[in-house]
Amino acid sequence: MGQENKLKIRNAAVQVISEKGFYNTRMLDIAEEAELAVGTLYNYFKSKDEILEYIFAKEMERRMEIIAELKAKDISTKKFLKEFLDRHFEVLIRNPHLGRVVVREKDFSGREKSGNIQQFIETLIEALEDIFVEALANSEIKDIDPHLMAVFFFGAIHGMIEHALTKPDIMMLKNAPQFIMERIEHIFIN
Amino acid sequence: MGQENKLKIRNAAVQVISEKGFYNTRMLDIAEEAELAVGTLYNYFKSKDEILEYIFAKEMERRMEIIAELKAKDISTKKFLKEFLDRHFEVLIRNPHLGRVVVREKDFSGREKSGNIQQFIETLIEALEDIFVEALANSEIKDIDPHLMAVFFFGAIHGMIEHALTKPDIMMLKNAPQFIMERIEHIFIN
Amino acid sequence: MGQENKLKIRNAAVQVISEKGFYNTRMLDIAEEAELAVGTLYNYFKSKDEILEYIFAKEMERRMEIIAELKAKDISTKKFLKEFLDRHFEVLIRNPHLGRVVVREKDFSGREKSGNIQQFIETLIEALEDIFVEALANSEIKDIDPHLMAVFFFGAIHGMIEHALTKPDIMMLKNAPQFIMERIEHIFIN
Amino acid sequence: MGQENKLKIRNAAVQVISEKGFYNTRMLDIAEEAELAVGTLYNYFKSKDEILEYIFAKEMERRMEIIAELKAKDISTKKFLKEFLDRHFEVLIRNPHLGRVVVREKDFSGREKSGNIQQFIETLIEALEDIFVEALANSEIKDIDPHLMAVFFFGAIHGMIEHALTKPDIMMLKNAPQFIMERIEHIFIN
DNA sequence: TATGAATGAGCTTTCATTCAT
DNA sequence: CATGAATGAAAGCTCATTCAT
Repeated sequence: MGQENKLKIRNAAVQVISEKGFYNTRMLDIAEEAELAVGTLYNYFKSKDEILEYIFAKEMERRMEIIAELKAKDISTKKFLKEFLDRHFEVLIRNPHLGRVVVREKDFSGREKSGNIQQFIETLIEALEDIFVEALANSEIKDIDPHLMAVFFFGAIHGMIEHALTKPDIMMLKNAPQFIMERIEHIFIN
Repeated sequence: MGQENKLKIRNAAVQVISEKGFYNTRMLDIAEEAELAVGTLYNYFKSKDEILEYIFAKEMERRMEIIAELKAKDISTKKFLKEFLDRHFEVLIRNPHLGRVVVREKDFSGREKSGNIQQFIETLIEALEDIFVEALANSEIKDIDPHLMAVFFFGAIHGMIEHALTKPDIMMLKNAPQFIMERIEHIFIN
Repeated sequence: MGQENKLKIRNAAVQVISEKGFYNTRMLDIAEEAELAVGTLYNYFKSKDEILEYIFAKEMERRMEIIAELKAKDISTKKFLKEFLDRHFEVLIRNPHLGRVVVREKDFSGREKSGNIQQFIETLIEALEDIFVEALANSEIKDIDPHLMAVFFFGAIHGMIEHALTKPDIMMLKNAPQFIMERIEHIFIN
Repeated sequence: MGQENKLKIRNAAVQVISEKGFYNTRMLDIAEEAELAVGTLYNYFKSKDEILEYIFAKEMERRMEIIAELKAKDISTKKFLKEFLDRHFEVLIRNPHLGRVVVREKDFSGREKSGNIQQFIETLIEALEDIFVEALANSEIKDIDPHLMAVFFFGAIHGMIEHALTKPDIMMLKNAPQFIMERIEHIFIN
């Protein structure tokens, strides 16, 4: 089944890009890491850019699934946020390479097509904002601009991830969700 | 005076890199923006990488100056942070191109030499941490891990800057320091 | 029957090569046009070059058949030429794609193996020359160098075909044999 | 002066392309023949295609100059044609490589931009046609379709050139203009 | 010091060909 | 025989850097 190779390429790309950065990674590097020929990469992706796009698209998909899943649970906003943060960080602790790629290569501006990548950040921030808006409507949190709040917390989250993965400091990564939740709690009324 | 050209090159680089990203910017692009010949760039910088290094070094220097200046004033931690945030954002509002470069290209990993750039972030976080440590010693703030706190706020600050500059949303940029200060205040005892 | 596929491939190749040129045609293009898999092409042809060789070989064979047939008829040189021109053009009017390939790709110089293709032109010119030589022996035509004559008329014929197919100008293609015959008649004594 | 290199590249390209054909010629081949680096080629031409375009454009320009010059002389059509043929062939005898490129690569169909090359043929045929039209108006020649006539002679001319250069047969090349003129004369009234 | 043409290593991408199924 | 995924050599092109002027 061809999807097996697509997965191998994705994983190899994540590995190599996390180490050398997107622009210092050659298609040959990815191919060697994936134990495939260069040509094979092009049977699954139209271009080098598309590989990065795919990585982000996949991660966005996963996050949206988590969010949909949690929404279905109909839990409190506070619990919602805690769950999401836990799962978000859990993924990164298990795959720090992926984390590094996601936080570092998000500014990719390869010409005009970087749709998925810019959108990855946008969408997550909007999802966070939606949660705050709803919480605000339910008077669960203090009256603070939900958009600013979302951007603020998203920045803090990614900043902590990046910092922890750059050292690397697995301890900080473990403590981060708890720490962030405590900060968030300050905006909750009860 | 030769330093005039060095400044022109730096400004041109900031301008172009903020628009196209470091790796999509050619030396020729910078030269044209600076209205100089390509060869002239090499009279002031040893390499393309070094130009980016210089931009970050210069910004780091400026921030350290602000910090030194504020430390000399011997003001309260709260006031200190407010002043620093105000000045940090003021620079970026006046020069959004510079802001974009600083927040986007910080992950530059050109082989081994990215000393200055990684350090820019590190140093600022450490400076922030120092402030929290001192404030903690003076019982000005609640008992929270100062390192985590510094990373958290630094991430939030840069996240807001990046978001505001990407849209671009000058309004958010103006409101950000006030908003961040309010968040910080929640952790202050008095 | 396997020859059916060989025919399908030939026709597909003629179609695609006439549109994109030999070097801009990929094996995949031919395969898709033939509604076959790429691998299948290699069951009938050793290489891409060989497909072009085959097209030319087939056309040469057809022309030689026509010539043999006409020779058997034992008609006058003038009639011979007229018949040959009529049949030659008739094929091309019915299959302009084939015509385009034959007149355009004749200069194929893929390294050393282009035997058949160079020979296609050579052989036709020689055939034409033979006719003139014979006519000269029979004092049917004026005393003009038969080789120059053959090259001259062959060039004129192919030039008209190419021009008519490039536009395309089916009217010119129809008038061409008659026009060429009238020019040829000038060299006949009677 | 940079134009010197442009000339060196053109000549090298003519040399190599005439030997290997356009598609079998690599930029490196041209560079080596020109004793320049590959990169230098791109300082003078945007692409490989553009080099071929330039070769044709230059030749067209030369032919148009010859035509303009002869028109200024106000000579008879017969003399006009003779002069033009003589000069056209003279160029090719002096530079057979150029001749081979011009007659062989004229069908270049590199995507959509082959403007100059298609036009080279078109323009020359039209120029020839104009001469016949004028001669017809002056009753210098018999009443024959000038367009068909132009295409016919152009094909014959190029066919002879190609044949003579392919062998190569310098004798045929020398005799060709005289031979062609005699054919043309048969259509002249006096 | 300023210039910009020359350089060539290095990159992405293509595609004819192979071969296991 | 048919298939089409895998292969990797090969090509066009870019661009940081050099250096003669």
